[in-house]
Amino acid sequence: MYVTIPTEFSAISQNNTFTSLTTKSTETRVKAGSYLYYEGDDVDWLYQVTSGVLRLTRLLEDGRRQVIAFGYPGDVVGFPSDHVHHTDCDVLVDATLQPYRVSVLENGDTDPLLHKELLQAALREISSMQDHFMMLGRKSASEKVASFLSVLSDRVGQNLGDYKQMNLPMSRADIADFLGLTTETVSRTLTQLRKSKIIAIENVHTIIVLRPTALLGLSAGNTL
Amino acid sequence: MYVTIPTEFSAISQNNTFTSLTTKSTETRVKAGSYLYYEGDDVDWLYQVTSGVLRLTRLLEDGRRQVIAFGYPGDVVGFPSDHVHHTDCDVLVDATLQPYRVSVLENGDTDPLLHKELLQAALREISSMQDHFMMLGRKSASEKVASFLSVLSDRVGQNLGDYKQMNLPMSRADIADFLGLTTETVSRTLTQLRKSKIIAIENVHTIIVLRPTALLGLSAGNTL
DNA sequence: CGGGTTCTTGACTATCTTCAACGAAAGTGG
DNA sequence: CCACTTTCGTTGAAGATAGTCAAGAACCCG
Repeated sequence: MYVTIPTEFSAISQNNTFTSLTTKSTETRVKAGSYLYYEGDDVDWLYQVTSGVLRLTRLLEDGRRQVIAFGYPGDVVGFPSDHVHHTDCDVLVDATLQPYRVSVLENGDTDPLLHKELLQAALREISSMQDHFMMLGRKSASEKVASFLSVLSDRVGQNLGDYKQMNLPMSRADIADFLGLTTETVSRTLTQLRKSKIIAIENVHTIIVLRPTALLGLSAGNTL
Repeated sequence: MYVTIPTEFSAISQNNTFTSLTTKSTETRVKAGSYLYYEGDDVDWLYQVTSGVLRLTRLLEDGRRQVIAFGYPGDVVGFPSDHVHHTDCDVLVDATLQPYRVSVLENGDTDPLLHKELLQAALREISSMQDHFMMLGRKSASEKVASFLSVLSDRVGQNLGDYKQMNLPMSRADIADFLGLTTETVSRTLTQLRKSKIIAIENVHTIIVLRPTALLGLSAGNTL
């Protein structure tokens, strides 16, 4: 999951795994805290998230970290470059994954249908990342946090009458490293949103969006 | 071209167009200032840059701009998502392009060899963009500018004895919008680098790297 | 319950942006 | 080809946004 321009949302297959003829392995379960792969590992499998949440990260030698993406149901993670992984990937919330052999992506003959779907997933990935650039490069702290909450509530929020509730399984540090901020700034921005009654913080990891439209406005640059 | 982690450079086909059997159209020439496509356009062609420089941009309604990438020789631009372009693309420096039908990417049957090469290009794109995230989200102004110059000098710099000379065809505003900075900050940072004798500014669009190692160090976080 | 981690908040600081002015470069039209 | 205009780049001063450092509160887990 990246922070994309909200209006561009399309109903892509977020809750079904891809069709496949032969090259689909059985679904696997992974526990929170375990790693799927590390940067530099050879790529054998791609994984489509069925349930749970993954975290893709990159590290700089001096410890600075960038969370590249969160893997939510529907997302495909593990796209290789030169057969090698270029991020670490670990499990934030117990997850079930549908593994696909990377050879299916690299060789169209074995399973043409699945090959096409994986290719489309890769292309969507590129497009989503382009949106995310805009956010990292050009948005303010409050716009970033508002965008993040907006996207997340659209994707995994549960309707609660007029409001939308959502779980934030990741830490404030994860959000900060995803948005290019510090934990303190994320925390302060959330407090600001709470004080202006746009969100309510049920508990640290549960947020209720009280005014979705206001949140969306903020994410596009309206001043708080 | 993205700002990638410098040590990861690999000798990918930057100066040859891909092999192809049938679906390769003739090379086309495009003039500086012309647009290849706009955001929202249907995608019919991918383009591999043979010579010249392209610029891929995205705009926010309020005018804020993000330069997504510069297209240098070897780069492939125009990857679609849902058959639609998600950036604008225009020509910075007169260019020659090798167009490939997007159907070749989307359908592996017509030209399997070319299909594979385009797919690999898309996967490299994803990996490069991941690196670029780190830069946008976690690097300081001087690290960003140093990274940018470092990558560019590696890719298109001309050896000049111990030094490397390179052309910056893009404006300061382009560099700023690429790195998530303002033109003023880019300008000031370049002046700083000049005053500390790491680069020389031959003229506004020509820069000589006097101390490549120092520049690389800066890009990784060494203080000026 | 206790110890460690995570989150929040405050005070202060640094970095980058904004606003403004000026000079250099590039484009335009006579 | 030169004068004029406009755009682009650099620099300075002031201000704002986000970062740093520090302390206490809340939360989590055994």
